[in-house]
Amino acid sequence: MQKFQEGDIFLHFEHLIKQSVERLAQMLEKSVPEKDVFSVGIPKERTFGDLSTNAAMVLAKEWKLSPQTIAIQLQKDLAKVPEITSVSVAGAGFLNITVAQECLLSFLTHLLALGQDYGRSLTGKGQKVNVEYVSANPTGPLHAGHLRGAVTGDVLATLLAFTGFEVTREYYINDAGHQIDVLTDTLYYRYQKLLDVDVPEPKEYYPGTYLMASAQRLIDRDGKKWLNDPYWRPSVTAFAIDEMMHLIKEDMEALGVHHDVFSSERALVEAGKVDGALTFLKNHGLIYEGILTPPKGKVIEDWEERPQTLFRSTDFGDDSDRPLKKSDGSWTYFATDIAYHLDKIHRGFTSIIDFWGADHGGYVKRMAAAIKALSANAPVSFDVCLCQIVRFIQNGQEVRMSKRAGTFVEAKDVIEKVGKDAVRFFMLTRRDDAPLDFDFAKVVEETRDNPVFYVQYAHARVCSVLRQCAASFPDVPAEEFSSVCPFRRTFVFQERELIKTLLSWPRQVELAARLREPHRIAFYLLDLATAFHALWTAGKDDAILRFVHPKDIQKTRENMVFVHAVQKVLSLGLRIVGITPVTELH
RNA sequence: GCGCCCGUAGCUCAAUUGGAUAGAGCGCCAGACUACGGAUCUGGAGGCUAGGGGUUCAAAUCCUCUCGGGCGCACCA
Repeated sequence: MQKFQEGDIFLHFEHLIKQSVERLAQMLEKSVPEKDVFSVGIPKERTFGDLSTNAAMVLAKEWKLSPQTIAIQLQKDLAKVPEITSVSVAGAGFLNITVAQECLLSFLTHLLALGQDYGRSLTGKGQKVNVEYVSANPTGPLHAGHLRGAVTGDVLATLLAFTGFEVTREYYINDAGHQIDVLTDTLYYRYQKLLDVDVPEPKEYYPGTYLMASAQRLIDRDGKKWLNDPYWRPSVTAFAIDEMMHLIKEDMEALGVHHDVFSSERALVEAGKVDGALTFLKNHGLIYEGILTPPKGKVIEDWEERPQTLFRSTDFGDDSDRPLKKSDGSWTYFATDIAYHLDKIHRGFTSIIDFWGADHGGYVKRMAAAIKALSANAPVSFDVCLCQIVRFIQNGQEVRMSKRAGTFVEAKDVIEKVGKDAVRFFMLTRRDDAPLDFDFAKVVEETRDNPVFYVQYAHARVCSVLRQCAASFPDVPAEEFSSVCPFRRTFVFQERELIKTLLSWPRQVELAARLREPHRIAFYLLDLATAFHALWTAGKDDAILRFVHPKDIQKTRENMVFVHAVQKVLSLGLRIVGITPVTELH
């Protein structure tokens, strides 16, 4: 079980430093704080060392001693640790550590042995997490705006699974309500038209051509059956939703996005879950009849002051109580959403993560309030990842997306145009709370400026070296080069930097999962590619650094370890973001 | 009017969640690449982190106010 952690050099040194702190505490007759209050990081300046810790500064307050005093004591003690070459005290009391070369090599050994499990952890302890993403309304295919949430949700789910959580990937189908009626009307209208029945077009309808294709399939399946059947509606609705979900699943398939569970709003309502959830709230005195005041500073034409069924969300941090029933007596979306989230709680999730578009920001507080109310005895953590909008740029112009204007970029078009891998990577090149420009020209460009290309190029280059090596030593099995052997010289700067980048992978994974920031993985891969390209080019200036030495197997063996390690981590990282690593360009 | 998100180099973005002299890419300037695979590499210039105040050994990060931008604000989902 401990084995995954063996690859984490930060954990290892945290442990070493903690031992040192304990020895010092005993000597000074002080106590060590329960929590791990100090941290191990990377020094600001590369020349300072490989790792640094703020332990002395943190303990200074606790022990009422100056940071320098503690730092010097720790320095003396740490200097005796075999994994450490040197320790220095700097700045306000930082300890900078230079790690012994053998130690770095031993971590490379761990890395290579762990392979696709490198960076995996048990942090989540098997806790059940529900990640809900995409959840596009089943009224048409996915559009470009759905891509970002789809990718970040998918990658976050992967990261959580990789860090030891039991993850359920979920899609909520909003298959009830007005829009579904409109969908049904549209499909029925197309159906009648295709069968030459002259009917007026519905007041509201979806103009997309995909519904004509669906209408044709309805005819293929059922013929004229529904033309004169007064009870056509339920069947046509069911058919329409199936059709739309089929389109959406095709789009998600093209993106490489998969869900474990598809939850239906309609099924939820029909199973009486809404009544159940609201009864629960009612029994806790959280529902009342009241009158809402209109928002100030915003004019609402047809405001009608009337009593409504309200949830006391202000008791749980919301700004206003929220209505649960519409004026026609049916449930609001919020009411069914409460039921849906209660259902998630009942399914045993201790953590619920929802991916929403930024335009739903105003909805977060009330949902958080509802979850607090629903899980009062056993709090469930709730996170909303609000994905900011993506602007699609073509020929330097923003592509406006508007259903009404008919300029509606379908997700499928974007994927076909630039490829699944480029879409996925690009969606991760920004924190999700920052808007993102998706420039079609840039995404397919083959330059340093295009992160997808740059990372894939690094991987292709790695593979090229592996091929070169195999060709130079046709009789030597590949494993000979993928295991660490004694290193006869001192690492050069680029090698040390590369190793440090390789060894920070587990930490980056952990951070990305914990902070719900999958973009960190994309940035990490760029860093790793940079470090590799740098070492590769250094081989041009200094022949020693060339990876393959056809006449010197020992030198080759020493250098090829880097190549294998980079290959492992790059391909693993790409796999986690759902991208297929390329082994050669073109 | 209220709430949420944001403001970092000319541009596009990072910054190990409170750490050291705030880092990359593009663009600009100066170099290297006679070939393990070609837009790859090495330098340089460029900053009062929108602005004021506060918290502490330490603030881009936390609190507060101001300015500026985005999103949302009964009965759509």
